[in-house]
Amino acid sequence: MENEIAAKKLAELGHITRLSIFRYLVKVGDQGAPVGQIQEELDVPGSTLSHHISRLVSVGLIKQVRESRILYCIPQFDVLDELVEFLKSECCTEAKCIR
Amino acid sequence: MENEIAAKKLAELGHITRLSIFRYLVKVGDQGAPVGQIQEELDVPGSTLSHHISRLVSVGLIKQVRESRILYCIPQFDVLDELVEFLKSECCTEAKCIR
DNA sequence: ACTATTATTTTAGAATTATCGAAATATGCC
DNA sequence: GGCATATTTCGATAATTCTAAAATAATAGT
Repeated sequence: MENEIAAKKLAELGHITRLSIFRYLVKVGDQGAPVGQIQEELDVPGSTLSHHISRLVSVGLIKQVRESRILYCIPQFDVLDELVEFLKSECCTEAKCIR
Repeated sequence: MENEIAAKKLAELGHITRLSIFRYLVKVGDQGAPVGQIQEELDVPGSTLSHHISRLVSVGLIKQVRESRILYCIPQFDVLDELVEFLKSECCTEAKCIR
């Protein structure tokens, strides 16, 4: 069950546009960036961008905060950390290797 | 590592069956596991399993080594590490936050 | 050579996902 | 209200991926 949730998050990161969005937000940091700014950066149609952002939001990798007309997208570093952690959890529990 | 390559790797991990395969191999460690053993563990049809394994191999997350009739699948921890590293590289380079 | 075991490739239909223009919605300003 | 800006929803088409049966390949034992 946990597997399923992690797979979903990884799948969302596993698309060139969405990965670009996320990496841009990682670059920008905690303050996040407006949708419009991401659009300028990546040069994709608004409708396409909106679709991908909402998918990232749906798995919690991004949060959105509205400030009047501008919608900020904020990367959720803790969710990313948890995901990365998950990939290596139980590492070698069935073996005698040391990693 | 380029965005596109990283996205591909993430996409391969972003499928429940493939993530289960990979996590099982992570659990087993460097010695790897035969395809047949993975099949027993996950209970998926051989053709389906083979398809997913070959995708993981295609992005380098798994390597295969044949020992007579048995084909061992070995997780490539270094590729995983590189991928994880990539996700956080350039973190906050455009901001003044400290992460 | 024949048979059993292990794993891959081929194939084809079903299911999901991607793209983007156009229309719609939300918000703030005058 | 009327207008501008910011973003989403809709809808239709295109493209990709998933699944698994059937066929094929490689190896080893008898």
